[in-house]
Amino acid sequence: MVNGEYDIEYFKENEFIRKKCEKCSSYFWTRDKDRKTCGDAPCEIYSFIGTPIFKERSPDEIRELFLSFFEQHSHTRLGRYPVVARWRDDIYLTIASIADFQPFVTSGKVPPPANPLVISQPCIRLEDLESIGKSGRHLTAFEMMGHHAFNKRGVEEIYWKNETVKYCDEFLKQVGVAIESVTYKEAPWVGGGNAGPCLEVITGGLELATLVFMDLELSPRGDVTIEGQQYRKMDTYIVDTGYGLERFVWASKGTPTVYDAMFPEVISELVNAAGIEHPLEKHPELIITHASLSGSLKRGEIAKRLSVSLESLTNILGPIETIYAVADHTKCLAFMLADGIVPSNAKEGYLARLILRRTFRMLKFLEIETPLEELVLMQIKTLRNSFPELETSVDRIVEIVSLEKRRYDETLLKGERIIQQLAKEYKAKADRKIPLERLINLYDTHGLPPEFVKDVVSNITDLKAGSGVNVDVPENFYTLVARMHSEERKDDVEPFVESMKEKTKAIPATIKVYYEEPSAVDFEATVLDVVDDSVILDKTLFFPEGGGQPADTGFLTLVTKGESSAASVKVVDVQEVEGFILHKIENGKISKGATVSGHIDPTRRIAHKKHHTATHIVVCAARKVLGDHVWQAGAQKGEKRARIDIAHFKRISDAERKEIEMLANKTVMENLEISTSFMDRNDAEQKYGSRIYQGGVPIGKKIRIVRIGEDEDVQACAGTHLSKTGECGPIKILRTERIQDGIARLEYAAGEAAIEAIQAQEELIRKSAAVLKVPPEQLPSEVERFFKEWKQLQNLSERLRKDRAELKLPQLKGRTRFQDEYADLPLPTIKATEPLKEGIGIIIEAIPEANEKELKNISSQLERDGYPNMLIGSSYADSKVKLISSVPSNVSGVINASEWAKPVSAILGGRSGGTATFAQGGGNRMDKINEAREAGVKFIEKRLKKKKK
RNA sequence: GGGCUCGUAGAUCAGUGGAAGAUCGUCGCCUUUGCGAGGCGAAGGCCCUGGGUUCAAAUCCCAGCGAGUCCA
Repeated sequence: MVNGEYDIEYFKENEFIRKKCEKCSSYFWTRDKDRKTCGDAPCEIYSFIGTPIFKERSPDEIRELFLSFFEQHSHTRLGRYPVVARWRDDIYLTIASIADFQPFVTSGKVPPPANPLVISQPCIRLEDLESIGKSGRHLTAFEMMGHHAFNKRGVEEIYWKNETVKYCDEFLKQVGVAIESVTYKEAPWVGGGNAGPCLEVITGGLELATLVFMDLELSPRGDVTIEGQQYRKMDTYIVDTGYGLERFVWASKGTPTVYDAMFPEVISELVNAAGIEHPLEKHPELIITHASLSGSLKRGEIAKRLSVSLESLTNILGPIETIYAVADHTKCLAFMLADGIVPSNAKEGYLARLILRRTFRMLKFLEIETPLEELVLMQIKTLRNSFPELETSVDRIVEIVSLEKRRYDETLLKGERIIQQLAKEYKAKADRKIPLERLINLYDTHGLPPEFVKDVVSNITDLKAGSGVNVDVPENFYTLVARMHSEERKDDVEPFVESMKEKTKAIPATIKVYYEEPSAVDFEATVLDVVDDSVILDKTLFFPEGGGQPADTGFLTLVTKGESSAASVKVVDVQEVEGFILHKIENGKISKGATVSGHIDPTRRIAHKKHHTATHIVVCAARKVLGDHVWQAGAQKGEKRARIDIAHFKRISDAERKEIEMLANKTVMENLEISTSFMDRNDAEQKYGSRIYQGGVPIGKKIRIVRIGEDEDVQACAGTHLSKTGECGPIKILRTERIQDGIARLEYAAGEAAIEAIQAQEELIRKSAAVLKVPPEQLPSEVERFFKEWKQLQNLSERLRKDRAELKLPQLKGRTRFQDEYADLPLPTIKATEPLKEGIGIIIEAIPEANEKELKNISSQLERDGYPNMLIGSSYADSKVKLISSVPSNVSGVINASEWAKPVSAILGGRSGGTATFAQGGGNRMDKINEAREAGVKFIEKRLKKKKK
């Protein structure tokens, strides 16, 4: 970091001294001449536990204090953003207040909604999941209060370090912090490709705020080195502050943990439900000492100081720590679910499920029977003053949580069976230990945590005492799992975009005429540049692929003076890169500077328009039918059909599908106005909220807003649309599908394509009905009858074949060969109960039109009666020959069924296999059946002769 | 977005290329005053769908549909 970064005017004016911490060697600023350490944990212990730093205040009071303080200092107050970061494609959750303004505001592409601004942003971080409840200060859901100033060198410079520190100092004073005790610790900040100097604001051992001065960005040519990476100064430099709301509340109450300060009601409820006593009441001095030291020492060391064993300390703390974690998680879930996350096995939904399942596990550990949804509701009640919006989704939250509980129970039940099976398997093995590899596999593929496996295995009672199977769970189990997965990652860079940037520096962005003249199909333009086989024009009607809408196709025709029959080239693809529209052409060349006339395929365009508008209508209908959490997770439009993926926690039922279809068509019939306009991004966000980003987040200050009716549906959308919903024509939902847990897909057709789809479906029914010779309305019952009868006939045919086999037996027994030789065979043993019967010989016969089952049946009965036999069946239907040979075990030493079948199958053009007593084979040479039979006879002849000698 | 696992009787699952199985449940008969339990027997399978490989596929390969799970 560059020297002098922290030489801040305000520090000098107020006689701050820069010192080096005796313990951690980091530099810090203080008013206190005698201070020796930076004041942060672990260099200092929490001094506020039991003795609050300032007057007790509720979360609401702290929040209001902060927001109004900065409002008074000319900041604009902003409402919170959702905890699910829909406007970001790099993170799922809002992890900091600055995340609200990334990437477009921080990069300077979009002006901030206000400047400077102040916000209290609920955030969710899941990185320190393991520490939640244990550390006393970690939370998954917390509020980051921040004031931000976005500066642009030479353009708009609001304020920088000096004012930021001043504001901080003043705010702390106002809250009632003893200002001499505050230290400002220098702590360079790095994150997400940016960096900058940073001050941590600490008092009483607790970090209350972080003041980040973001002015560096990652750059290979940068001249600043931080942690081995090169950074350079940005044109924009940003004040990014984070004041921990919960930290202030905690400091004001002086409770042992931040959880006690934030969730007293929920915790006491949980303590009661678990039937335990809060250890604060049972062991007050122990808890308070532990809490004070928890920021600075490891648990083992604390135990030593308290002169108790680590084990008993852990036993005392274990239950309450779990309760803390549950209290935290319920708040996290309240925000996640209320803001519309649907639990799933992928994306942000997975994070919600992760928290849900952790909480279920913890509740089970605590033996708390209260359903989780009730706890979440309780949490929402405590939050409703500050966040009334949470209450609007309680019904959905209750449904989702109880549904998830059911799913979780099912997974565990299934898991238990798998584990028991596994235990049985390993019981038989030598070392009776389930290897790590299997444990990882169980977790990975079945979601069974190793602790659970251990639990189940040790609870198996039917294993004899002492013969149990061992399960060793390594400490770093989850790290091992994570490592296994991290190797699969891959990086994708877009060198194409970079090179485009270089090439197009000199030319202006393409004018998008398709917005101004939505129904035009012909235009004239000048070729500004040609990149590879793509043409850049000064203006165009060609709509580029985007937002799930495919590109227009058509022609570009060279306009040569005085000539009308000029050459045309096909436009096969259109893409937009950084504001330039690239027309990919085929079969021809166009050179820079030429004038061309363009013509787009109107049928294709109109079909796209219909499907695109239909998409908005369907999403809107789906939201009305299924709930407000419905969020577009992807879309694809085409000429014949379109589809959207939406977040929803259940499969869409037939009834729901019909309702959505009906509602969508009603919207069409109402023939609502569709208006499109470019709006200031911030205005649009303020007016409509982040729901406008259903189809993704566009770049730029102005965004195109598409509205249906009186704000029936409002979306930021760059696609081409109809002007009235009626033009859409009928909308037919073709099918619904659950593409993954938590995401449902709707496929539909609009306009002519819908009619075609309906006709195609009609055709299917008509054809099917014609085959059965029934009217369509009788189709279901008729098909059912046919299927039933078919099953009955199948059974009947099976029985008949068995009967036929019985009948065949005497006939075949009358056609034995080699009786004499057979009788002469020096057979080793024949079962005493079954003496060699008279007239027994070898049977080699072809049975036309006998299938495999039948042959096997006959053959096995002959074998049972002592006849070595070979039967050759054939089927004219698929012109294949099947061969079965069975030999009683007492003669199989002489006549090996498998060897016998081999040459015969070879003649039939196939191969065979089997055992000495039973073999099967076959081929496709039906014409050689007789020859094959002769070969079978010859084989026996040879065998018997050989044996006689 | 990527990985892994699984689709077989009403349920839970065996079956890794040569004849579709077990346990529970269902039904019938026997036993019992009745219930419970027991004994004997039976019914119940497009082995998810469609292609492919093979003489032969529940089994191997490919695609699809459905379910589950882990990671980013």
